[in-house]
Amino acid sequence: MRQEVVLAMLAKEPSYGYELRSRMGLALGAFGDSINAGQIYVTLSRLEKAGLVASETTPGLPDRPDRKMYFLTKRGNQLVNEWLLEVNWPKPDLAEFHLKLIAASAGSLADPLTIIYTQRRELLRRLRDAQRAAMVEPDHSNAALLLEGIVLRLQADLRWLEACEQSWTERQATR
Amino acid sequence: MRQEVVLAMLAKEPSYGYELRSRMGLALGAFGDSINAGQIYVTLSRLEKAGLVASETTPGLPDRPDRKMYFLTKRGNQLVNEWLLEVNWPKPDLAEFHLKLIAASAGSLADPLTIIYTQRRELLRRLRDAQRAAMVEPDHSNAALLLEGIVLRLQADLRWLEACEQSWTERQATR
DNA sequence: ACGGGCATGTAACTGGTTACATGATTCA
DNA sequence: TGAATCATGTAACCAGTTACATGCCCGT
Repeated sequence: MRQEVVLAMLAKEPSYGYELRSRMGLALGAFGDSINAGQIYVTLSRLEKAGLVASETTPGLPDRPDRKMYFLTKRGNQLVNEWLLEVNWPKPDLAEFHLKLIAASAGSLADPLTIIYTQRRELLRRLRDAQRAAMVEPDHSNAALLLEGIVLRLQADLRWLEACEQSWTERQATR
Repeated sequence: MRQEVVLAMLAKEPSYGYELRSRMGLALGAFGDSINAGQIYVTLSRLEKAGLVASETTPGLPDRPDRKMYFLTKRGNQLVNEWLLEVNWPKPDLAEFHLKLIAASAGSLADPLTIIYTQRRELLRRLRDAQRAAMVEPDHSNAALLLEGIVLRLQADLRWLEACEQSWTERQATR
């Protein structure tokens, strides 16, 4: 999982790997991301090697394994701060799908419209899931806010798919 | 650059690396992606090693270097076809930004609202750029369609940012 | 003489991802 | 007894990215 994300969570409060993993599950997952367990430890050890975090073994609950608590170093803290202020809004990754359409219409492979419909079905499924999940969440919660963003996006994407469909049916007619 | 993308472009028509690079620049870039020149060759050789493409050296223009034409193998072609039909719509990557806000409001680091404003400024800039670019493009062109998708997305994201702002100003007031 | 376009490549770093391994405890 | 939870880790793979290197031709 993205290093900065781990750093940011540690900035909120120190944790040990196992706990961190479940926190990430809550914060990012929303609904079942199921990240590989070992992954978090890989990331943590890499961060430690880079001097962004440090660790300290502390006893766990009675009759429970010890925990290796991780916390940010000065450099780590500084780096998180920079990351927070950094503008790194993800660039729309639509180009890939767009390319699919072009490739499909060029070669004698799959039909562009089929591709569009397939994607749409999936997006509608996701939209339904997100809206259903939003119902369960209490209003004004963090999760609800995130879900709202997801819904807005999905709706925009669906609208774009409609534009794609129209554009490609026209071309098909002209050809 | 993503292997599948290279494969898809080769599916449209065989190319040599240098040409492929410029084609990608046009198809994906839209406006200045400026990909590292060597990158394409790395990808091509890896694809060749994987048996998805094959190459054949052909003479270039008179007094010009030879070209190494790449074309899809049977397996490559098959794989492209699968990729075309595959549902791989990118999952919304909003979680990362959302986490930023949470981290910012937890620690005594950057202010969430500042973060929101900074991102918004950037998104507005991108929106303006995309709309300006769309003006130049002829209607119903491929590029115009892609730009429409980008605009729709940006608008959705901006609307979400507004929701974030509202949510966070409320919390600030309650605290 | 030199910069820029054409054309191809390689070594190396980085970071995400997986499969696998270990070992203790609790509860059905 | 055996599955589930707690807890940590490692070796290895894969793919994206960069920095760097080569060489020839053309126009100014």
